[in-house]
Amino acid sequence: MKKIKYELLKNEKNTKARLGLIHTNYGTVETPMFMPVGTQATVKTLSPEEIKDMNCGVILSNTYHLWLRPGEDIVMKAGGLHKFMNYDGPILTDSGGFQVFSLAKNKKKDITEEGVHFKSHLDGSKLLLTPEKSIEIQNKLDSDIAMSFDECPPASADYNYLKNSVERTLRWAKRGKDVFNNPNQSLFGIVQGGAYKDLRKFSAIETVKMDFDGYSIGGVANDGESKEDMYKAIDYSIPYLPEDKPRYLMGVGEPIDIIEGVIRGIDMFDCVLPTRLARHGNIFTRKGRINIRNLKFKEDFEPIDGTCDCYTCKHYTKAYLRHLIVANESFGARLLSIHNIRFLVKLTEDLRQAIKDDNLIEYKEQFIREYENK
RNA sequence: GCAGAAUUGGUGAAGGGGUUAACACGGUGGAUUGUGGUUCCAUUAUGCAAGGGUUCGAAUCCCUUAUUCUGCC
Repeated sequence: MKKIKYELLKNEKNTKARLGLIHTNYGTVETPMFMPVGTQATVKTLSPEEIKDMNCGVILSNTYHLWLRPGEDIVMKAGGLHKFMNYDGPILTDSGGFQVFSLAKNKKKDITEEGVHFKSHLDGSKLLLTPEKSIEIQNKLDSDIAMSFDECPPASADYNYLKNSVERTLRWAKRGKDVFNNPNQSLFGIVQGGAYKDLRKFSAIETVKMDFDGYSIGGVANDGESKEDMYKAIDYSIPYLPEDKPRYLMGVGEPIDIIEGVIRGIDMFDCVLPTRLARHGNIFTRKGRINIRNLKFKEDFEPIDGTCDCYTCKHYTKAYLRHLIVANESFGARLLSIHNIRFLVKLTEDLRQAIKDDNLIEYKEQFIREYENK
């Protein structure tokens, strides 16, 4: 097998949610799924074994970061990303579009038809990332799934800005696809268009015409975007995406957003939240988010969640975890990362079961009651 | 016993008569959605050893006491 293959198993009765499998060269994974982010060829603080123990289907890595350091040629010489980082599960690489977008200081001047001009965050050198370059790098990294290089607009962008970025993203998608040449790798297209119905529809239809191996919904969960706009972006895109290809909501996210995404027909999610929050002492629990630094946990010798099956909850108390985070010990970040990722992965396992049982709406309502009440 | 110097929050300290006592660390909350991992934001001394005085106004000047340090007999 060369490309990934999506296998639809079931549509949930009351929603647009679907159950599926993605077959890859590194194993078959179940969807809907959550993918932890390992920007620099590592999920920060975690080993590949720990990631596998959490039952993660896929992990992300990042084109921009690996391009700058250590360089895609090093990864290629190592035998590709899987060998380089000793991870034998499926890997998805983001195109670098999001990073470069946030590094481009002057959007009008720095984002050109050719690509995006920006300064390296490492040494300030002036660089240009183009659709072709992003795909070439990803071909060399040899991830299982590569992403098209898109123009990621700010949440505050107006209609005209979004219209232009949709059209440019289509041109960039084609340019990337034309140079794409790794037969073992799959390529996803990205739908843009903000919260506008006609733009999302146009973007989805035109992207699908190019026949990608999967489709992403991009431009969501950016700085200050409302949840309503995020849900609109999904609702306006999904009807035009083919049933036999996976759908990926980029950068999401919070437990509630994952549930809402699944209900709307999303198969794949990724987010930095579980690991970033972990490093700062924030923890997902069924009863809402908690900050382990809080004084009230100083003498709390219970696990975060007695019903959680993660390594952290099985072996450590809140008082100890609080101590580690307060003392800035890296083991604390690791233990909380394990819990937070496992929490989101377990959430998707629950959602898959709810799809099997045709009771997704009930599951959502129950989850929200617990999560928001405390 | 005499003389001199010092005493500012949990910590290190700035300020040498002008109103809300700088800054840093620490403490306590909060933020974080295709990761520029140790970040950001808010808050934290109604009070400057204690008491009294001068002054429109005192952490800043004066007096007494306490404590600490340094010299001398």
